[in-house]
Amino acid sequence: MTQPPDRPSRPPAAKLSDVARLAGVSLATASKALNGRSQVRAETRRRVIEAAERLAFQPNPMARGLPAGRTGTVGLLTGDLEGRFSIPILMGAEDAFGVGRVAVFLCDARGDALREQHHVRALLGRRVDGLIVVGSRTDPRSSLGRDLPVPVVYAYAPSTDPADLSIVPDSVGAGRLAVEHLLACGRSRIAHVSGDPGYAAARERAEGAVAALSEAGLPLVGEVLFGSWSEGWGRAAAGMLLDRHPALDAILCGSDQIARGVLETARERGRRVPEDVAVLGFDNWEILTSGGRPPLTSVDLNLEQVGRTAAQALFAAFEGQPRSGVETIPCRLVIRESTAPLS
Amino acid sequence: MTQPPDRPSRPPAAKLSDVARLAGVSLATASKALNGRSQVRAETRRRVIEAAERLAFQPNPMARGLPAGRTGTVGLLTGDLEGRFSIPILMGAEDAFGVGRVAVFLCDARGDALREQHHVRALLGRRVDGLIVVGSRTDPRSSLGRDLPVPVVYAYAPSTDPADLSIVPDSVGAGRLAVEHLLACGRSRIAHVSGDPGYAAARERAEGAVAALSEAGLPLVGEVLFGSWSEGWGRAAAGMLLDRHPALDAILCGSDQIARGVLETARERGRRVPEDVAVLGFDNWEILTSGGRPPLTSVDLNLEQVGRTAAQALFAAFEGQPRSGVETIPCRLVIRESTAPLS
DNA sequence: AGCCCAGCCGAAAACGCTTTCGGGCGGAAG
DNA sequence: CTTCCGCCCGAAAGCGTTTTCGGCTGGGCT
Repeated sequence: MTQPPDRPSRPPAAKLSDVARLAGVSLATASKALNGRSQVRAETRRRVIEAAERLAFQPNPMARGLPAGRTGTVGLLTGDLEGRFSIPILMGAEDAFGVGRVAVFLCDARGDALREQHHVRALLGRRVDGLIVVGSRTDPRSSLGRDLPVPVVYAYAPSTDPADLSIVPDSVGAGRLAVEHLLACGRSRIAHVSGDPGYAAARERAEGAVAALSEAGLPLVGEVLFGSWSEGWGRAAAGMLLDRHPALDAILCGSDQIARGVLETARERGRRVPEDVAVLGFDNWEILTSGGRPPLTSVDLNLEQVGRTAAQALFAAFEGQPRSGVETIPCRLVIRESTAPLS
Repeated sequence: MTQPPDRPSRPPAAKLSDVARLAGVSLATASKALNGRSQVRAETRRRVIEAAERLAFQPNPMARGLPAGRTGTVGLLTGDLEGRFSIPILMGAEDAFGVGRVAVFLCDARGDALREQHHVRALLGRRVDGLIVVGSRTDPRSSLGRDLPVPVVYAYAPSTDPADLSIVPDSVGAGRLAVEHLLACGRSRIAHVSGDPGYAAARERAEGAVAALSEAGLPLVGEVLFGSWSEGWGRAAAGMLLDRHPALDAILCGSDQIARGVLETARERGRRVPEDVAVLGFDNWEILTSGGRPPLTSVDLNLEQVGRTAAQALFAAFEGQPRSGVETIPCRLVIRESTAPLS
């Protein structure tokens, strides 16, 4: 049972009572002064604050949270950390909360409902002030329930319960945005290769794209080609399209991965991108877009914004202004070299 | 100032005193019973535990932490969340800690030293029991200092201070592992294209590769080609290599991105992979390895293991068994189709 | 029968902070 | 010179748990 050897036992952290003594006031006054309560003379407050700084005082959040019943803590429950989508949302949320004011507990349920339950209990046990639930796809997911003791915001994947608040990217608008860009580039024979039709993202992007086309009085070239979210599918689908519809001048792809496959096949077939065929992806996954030949234009889902909005909504709920329903965040086009006006 | 409308005000969470009353014992006894203290009769303990379950009692961690001085909380300070490397480490750490026992505060300093300081202070203010610092590259980074009040473990990027404990992947061993695999496949004319030589990972992988080659009595084909971590560089370097050394039968690539570029160029030049040339990457980034033609053999850095080990080391430090120095975690080969024995 | 000791249990203090509430003090009004 | 009123400040009561320490009970020993 040896003690850890030579860690020089530093002076224990300063407490409020130390500050009060140094400033020559009582605990109560010191507390009020530091928390901006109004019942303190300006001069006294100054003295207390100065004392606190001299001692590098940091209030113990446990002691502080005990009377208040708040912890200054929120739980971030994510479906798949590995995945591409949780991370930017998480970062957006983190910086909306701001360092020092609120800290984020991270939990990954790895897509397992049981583990999710477990995490929720653990988080509530820690008395988090609120919860953000991040899905791994945009399909609606089951609600955590209405009777949780803290507010909950769903991000990316909406809750099936309309009484919950969900913040999601505007997939339909994303499809529309993509087509409008292609139209603005003078393209009129546009095809669409997408991923797994079991994903709402695939269906909704297609829906937006088709709507924008028909508003422009144009048909889609062929049907929407649903398949899988892979480069291989992109290659295969592009081959088929170029065979059947040699005249097409743009291929809208359901994801950057698919787009990479499409780019490759177009290149092998001797079609110049963007001169002959424009190619456009979704997700703006830098690792894929930047390495393409040419670099890939893509629709960014603004996930950081989704995260920030979710965090703000949680704040609003703390203040007693809960919202509900599904709020969508507009997407954003990032133009690189794979799309350009027809010359 | 309206109250939030119809959230049915649920009964407030059960406290220890409720449990005690229901079990017909005092607070002290209830506490001891639930915490496994020995001074309670088995029968009494049973009654208390049953009462606790009936009430779904969960101790308030703030109240619990106050006397104990521990919070059951650690801080995870990462350099770049976007990056590929923090995430698996984070997941490894998360599951080593186990749900419910320890919760992880996540902070991202985005590579900014000032913001890092800020986060460290915020975390210490929250009285975390320990810190894990995750870097975004394997190059040594400055220490947080020796006089922090809690144990610190550095993961992925080692600390420059040998008194700190760092857990890093074995980059030299990774280079060695890669070459040994190629040798086992009967390859003998091996070239190496790597990334930015400013990265220790690039230099150390090359070092291990060259060492393994020279132990086998073989030279490297050409020099190590350092460049950047991009597909474009992979394509360019591969073109150069195939021109100058037409006889080579394997190209070891410093990252999966580079490898993707190399694959592409080899294919365009009509070299069959793996029949004519084997190609091998590092990092095992699934999104890149699986989409290649053919799918890419790669060296996995075992980052989850790095995270788990870091978490365990932190536990050890809590128990008064701190370690120091740099500990390396061996890497692991993931064989796909881009390497195969010469037939 | 008297004593001692082990085994259990409960009263109370402590942890560090916030907040309520009462009281002192000074100045203005009467 | 009183009286009253506002403004500041401090004493003290919590917040929910752990832990210490003293007391009670009952059994075994003398």
